[in-house]
Amino acid sequence: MKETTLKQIAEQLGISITTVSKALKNYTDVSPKTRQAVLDLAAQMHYQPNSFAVNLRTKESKTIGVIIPELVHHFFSSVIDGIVAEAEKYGYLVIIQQSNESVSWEQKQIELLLNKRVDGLLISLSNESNDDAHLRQVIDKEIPFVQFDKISKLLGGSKVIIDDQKAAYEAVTHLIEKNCTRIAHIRGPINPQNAIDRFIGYKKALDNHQIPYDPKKVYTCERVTFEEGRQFALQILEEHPDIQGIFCITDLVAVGVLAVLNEQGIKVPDQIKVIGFSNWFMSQVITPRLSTVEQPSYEMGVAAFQLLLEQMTARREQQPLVYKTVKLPTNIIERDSTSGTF
Amino acid sequence: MKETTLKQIAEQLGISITTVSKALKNYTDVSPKTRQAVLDLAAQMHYQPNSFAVNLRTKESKTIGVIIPELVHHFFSSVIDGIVAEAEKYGYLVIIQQSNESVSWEQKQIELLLNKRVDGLLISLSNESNDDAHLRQVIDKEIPFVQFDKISKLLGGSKVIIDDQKAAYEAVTHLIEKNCTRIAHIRGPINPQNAIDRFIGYKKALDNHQIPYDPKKVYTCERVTFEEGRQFALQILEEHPDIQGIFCITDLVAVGVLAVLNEQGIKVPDQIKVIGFSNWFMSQVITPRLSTVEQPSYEMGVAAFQLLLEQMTARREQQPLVYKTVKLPTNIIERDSTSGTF
DNA sequence: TTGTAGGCGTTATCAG
DNA sequence: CTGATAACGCCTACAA
Repeated sequence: MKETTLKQIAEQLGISITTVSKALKNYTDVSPKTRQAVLDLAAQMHYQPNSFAVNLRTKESKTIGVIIPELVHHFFSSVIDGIVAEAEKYGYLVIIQQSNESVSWEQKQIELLLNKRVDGLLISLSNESNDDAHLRQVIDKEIPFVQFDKISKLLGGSKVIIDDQKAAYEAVTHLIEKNCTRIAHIRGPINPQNAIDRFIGYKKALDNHQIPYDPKKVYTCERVTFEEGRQFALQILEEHPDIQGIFCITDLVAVGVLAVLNEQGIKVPDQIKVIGFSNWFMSQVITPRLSTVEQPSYEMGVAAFQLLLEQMTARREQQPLVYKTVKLPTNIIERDSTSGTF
Repeated sequence: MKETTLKQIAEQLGISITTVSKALKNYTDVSPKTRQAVLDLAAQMHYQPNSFAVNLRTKESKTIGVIIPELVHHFFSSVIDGIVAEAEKYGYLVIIQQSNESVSWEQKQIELLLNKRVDGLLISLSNESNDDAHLRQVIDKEIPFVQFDKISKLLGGSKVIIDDQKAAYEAVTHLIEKNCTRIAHIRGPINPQNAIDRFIGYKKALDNHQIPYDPKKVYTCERVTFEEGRQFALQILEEHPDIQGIFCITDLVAVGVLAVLNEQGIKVPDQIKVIGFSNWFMSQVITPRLSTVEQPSYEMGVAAFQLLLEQMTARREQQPLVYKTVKLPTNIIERDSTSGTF
């Protein structure tokens, strides 16, 4: 435990702490000679500024917090890569916490991060979060924060999202162009904005192609799992044996659907076409390879951090915060599960 | 920006900062009356101790760092769940960093965390890490640290591992019991200890069952990917068309193998049996469902934190550190890919 | 039971 | 160019 401090350097060199500090921070008003001496000794003694003291003094931790529903998720971890890469450029450390899709956990994580006094917060809401009381405190304390992917429309602040309606519209249109007319939708839970928007996109696509909307062809996930995909697939086969296409809220659900279709000997894409959402890693290793909607995950992370950085600097300079919403483009990836037309 | 401080509470109540501090920390020498008054006002003003100041004063951050090769990994994220759950009990925050399987990144992350002055470090080494120079500084600075899963045998300190040799031995024996005699092994890179141990387990299993070891049936991954699984599968089919069993270093590789076998119309498990390692999530949703070796990931996280905690408390109390190695049990999960005998 | 004083390691202001 | 000096907010002997 021999942590080097400014004081030690100062004593060894017989100069004041102030001068050492200045030399180290490239202030102009230090003679080149003393500066060099300080620099040399500091290097030799492996001087590292004590971040605790720096934090206390500057009231900044150079740390941001990120809260996501779950870690084991190709999409989110890719977003995180983007955040971390960008944050690093500006010397920020990223603390990642997961909410496990639960509001109470989300709340807890927020408090934890605020207690640690992170400089800013990046949040993707849990499915359970339909009200935003627990986010109010973040706003009230005026902590810079940005929502991404799964957001609350009600809440102010900056946001980075994709155009879920448009993306879903395109996915369903993709099926329609393959001559599917009887199309089911396995949708996400009722709360999350993106589940709602994707559902709307599904409906619009049907409308615009003169296909009657049939609420019986819509199935609502609660937890968006592989198992739910399986169950709904079985249900669909029973209730709509003539179904031609299935648009799933997420790749994981689509994989569940494919598993059932495989088991039942139903040919994909010859008999039924399936499209997922998010381009999860698994979708390209499964048989048949799954068509899906690609979301720019890495870019989302980068954009989210940039918006956050804007807020953090604005705050430091006592300037008013400007809130922005960035919408990132998506695109359809056609693989085996939707190839060919009927 | 109205952070409440002890001073503010003290002023409002017309008492000293010291008393406020004591009251808040349940010291005995404060009159019940003042204590209550302090507690009430503190609650009302939403007092939160400034962690920067506390850190500086106590020289502790109540934060630990975790470095893992990659985030998107069912095994690691489950380990992390264990770490986080356990850490939370003792009021520790967990900062997760990934090394991306690169030594230089690993090094960088370590420095970052040391600069942040985490109280302890949990590390699972990257595949690239064959020497441990970058870990020396951790030891030299006497930062409590524990290695888990992918460890360096050379390095001191506490460790949490599984018995890779035994686990691999059991996996291969499982194949042998299904009457496989011609068994290939797709192994991991040369550096990581666990790849070495699994390979040794493979060899021992053959030996003990009077099956001659054939180095030509061993294939070495460099990056342990789905793609490598595919390529080696093709190679195996060509070089050893009579192969009966394949033991893969990891489920991801096994999934690549299965993809090729599916494409080629080779029946698993009827013609070839495949077993993976780690019980990755995907292994149970793929067709055919993959047999594998289950590692106690969550428990590993818990154990790792506990060992770390021991070190951290020992250190705080100026006691000598005792290093331990904990070995966790594994077990075979039989699914479709190895069912039935020849 | 309460309060005073010193210090954790930095940074910033202001004289010299 | 250099260096006292005073914070930042909290903790903890030691006095009163």
